[in-house]
Amino acid sequence: MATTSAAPEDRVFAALANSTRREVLRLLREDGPQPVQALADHFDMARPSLSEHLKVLREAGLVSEERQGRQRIYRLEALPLAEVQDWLHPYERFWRDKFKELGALLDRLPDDEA
Amino acid sequence: MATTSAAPEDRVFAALANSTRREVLRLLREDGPQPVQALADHFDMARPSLSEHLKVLREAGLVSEERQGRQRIYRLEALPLAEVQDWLHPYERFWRDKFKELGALLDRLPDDEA
DNA sequence: TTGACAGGTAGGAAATCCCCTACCTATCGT
DNA sequence: ACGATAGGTAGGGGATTTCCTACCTGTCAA
Repeated sequence: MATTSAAPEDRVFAALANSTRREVLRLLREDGPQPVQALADHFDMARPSLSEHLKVLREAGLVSEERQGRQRIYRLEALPLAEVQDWLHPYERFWRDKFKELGALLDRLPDDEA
Repeated sequence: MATTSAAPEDRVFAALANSTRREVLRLLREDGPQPVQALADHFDMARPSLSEHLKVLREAGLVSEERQGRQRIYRLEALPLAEVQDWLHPYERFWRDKFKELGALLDRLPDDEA
């Protein structure tokens, strides 16, 4: 046990911490639900390794699988990402303030811009 | 080297993958800029361990430090979180669709709700 | 039924992460 | 100058991650 513990939020952030897994999410988003092999084609990695990444994504609730014959169709499940956005929200005013500062800075020295 | 590689996006997601680090961000957001010891008081962890977390956050651009006498005041730098939100954005319609489905489902069986 | 295909699980190696204690530097107060 | 305080770095240990190869199960096609 170790997979059993960890808050769901924790599992989502951990799942997103790997670029292969983020790329899988992008592929499912852009190309729609697809079997493992179609995903695996995009990676220079043994298929079982990708299987493990899919397991991490499944346990984070970020993908679901549907068996279809001998294939398993993976599908994006974006709901947990809404939680990430919720987590992000209270920080938003901080980066907006920063953008405003940067904008004001640019306004004060508009001399040699292209 | 290893810190040198890794795309900045990668470093931000990796930094967020740890709950202690997310808590540090929350403390800086809610309580404002503060020295290391003030942060350390919230954790049941040796101070050097927290120092390492702060280093990870610094290298992800999520905090900055300002030396003030013998203290170092850490401050939230939220700009990299804007990139996370940008990353999140193309997924938004997926979870919104899902919310709609769930709403419709609830509408279709409104019988025994409190 | 038998072989090929899709994909998961087992087990292990190397790298990384997360925590520790020990130690170092820099600044402040006396 | 000296001790105390703030906080970083060094080095190490155990847990976890990320990859691999080998192997297993389930399904389809001949």
